[in-house]
Amino acid sequence: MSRTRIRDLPGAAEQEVVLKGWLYNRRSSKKMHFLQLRDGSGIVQCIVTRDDVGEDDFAQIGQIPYESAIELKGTAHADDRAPGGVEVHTSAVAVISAAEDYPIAKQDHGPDFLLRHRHLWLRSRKQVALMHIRDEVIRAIRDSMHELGFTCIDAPIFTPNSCEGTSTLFEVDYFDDEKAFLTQSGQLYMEAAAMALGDVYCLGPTFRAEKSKTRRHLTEFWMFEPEMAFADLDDVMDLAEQMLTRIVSRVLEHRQDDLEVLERDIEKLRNVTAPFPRISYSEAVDRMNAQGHSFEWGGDLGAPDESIISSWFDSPVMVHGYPEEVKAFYMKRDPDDPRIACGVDVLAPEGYGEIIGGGQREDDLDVLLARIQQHQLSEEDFRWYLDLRRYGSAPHGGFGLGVERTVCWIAGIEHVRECIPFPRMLYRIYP
RNA sequence: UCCCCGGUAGCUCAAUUGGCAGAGUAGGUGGCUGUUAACCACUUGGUUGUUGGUUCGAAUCCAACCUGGGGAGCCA
Repeated sequence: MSRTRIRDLPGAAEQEVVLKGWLYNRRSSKKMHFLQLRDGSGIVQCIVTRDDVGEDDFAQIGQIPYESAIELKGTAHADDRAPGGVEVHTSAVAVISAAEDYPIAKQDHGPDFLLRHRHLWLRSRKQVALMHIRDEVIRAIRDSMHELGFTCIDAPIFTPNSCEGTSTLFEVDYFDDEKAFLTQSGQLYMEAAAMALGDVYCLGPTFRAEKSKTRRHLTEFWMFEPEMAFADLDDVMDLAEQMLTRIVSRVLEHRQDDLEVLERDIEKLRNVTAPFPRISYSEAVDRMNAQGHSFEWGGDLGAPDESIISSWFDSPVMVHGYPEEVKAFYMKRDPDDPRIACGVDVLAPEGYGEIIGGGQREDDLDVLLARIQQHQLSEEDFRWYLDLRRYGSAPHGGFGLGVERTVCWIAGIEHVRECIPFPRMLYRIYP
């Protein structure tokens, strides 16, 4: 008899089924056990009565430790008293592997304990729901990119130098005397790919050796980076807006159950509809000053400033046109105002902060050369990158979207560390 | 790197002014005719992060170190 997944039980009413899973919880009285069985596809209540299985088996089933792997035979029945509306009347239970005392209880735990038990924490209900949502976000990205005609181009993980020359990188030994670094962005390679295939993207891990200790930072995180040839800043903002609305509506459509497990306020997600507000850096600075938050034009927006700006709106907000001094060397300057860079940051609502950063890239060889010298970067290191401006340079742009930050916002989670299966953070690399 | 907060039972926490180290939960035993974080009774469980200092007396005060959390900077 073939095994039934718990998620398929509503379609198997009054049928005999075999379930395989782990004992999640149990409540017992003298003649009945209520077993909560989970198998990754769902959780179901299984009824065991002393009359059905006999005295000995009944006592034995009452002793099975939590999280033991078991095989259970029974009949599915619709029942309003059961959580989920379906329960299984059990005829036999076989223990596949008895568990030792399970460390994670049905009570609150601190973050340190949970992170040290991440391999087991992943089994809990909310974490399963969160991984479903992460999976849905990534699939929404890939499917949308495919529908929009973009080609997936994987960027290398080992790189010979910094992409921006600013962030701290993880250094590793390459062969012989060479040094290599773990990538902090695939963008420069996507620019090369865009000149080959037009519309491209990458989606993969990226590494920052910054000693950041906040709920928004991971040492290793996943980034989605689309890049488009023959595109300007407006095209980049249009794509960012379209991708975020597609991702959110897809999660709302397919993962409502998981959002409910996480007790997410779904109405807030329904506010995420195009068009998103677009506000220039200068407008944002003026408005902050008008509200009494004094801010001098020319500085970069800090996290508290971003919170103020995003609090003005219910949906993500796009802040564009930053002072060029605070942005990377490759960002194109506004042709109408050389003090301004054609960059955009997207700030998520509800205080989740920056989830996207991007913009139009500098496509003029001489300007780029001057910028590399000004930032004291090695021209030799960027020779291949400069080649892109020598052979048919075209206006182009794109952005980077932080996958975990996006999942964190959509799922309404406190900290990005829960939004990746095995988080790597400052001083935390176990398990 | 800097600023703030914490570390007490397996886990989550309490302990008044410096005066006998305690609950809940998990584990164990027993009870209970449909439980919903089941419930009820009993019960095992301690080098109070480490080292040193002050004191008649330190979980409590002081110093250093270890370790965790939040934030700044940096960014997605």
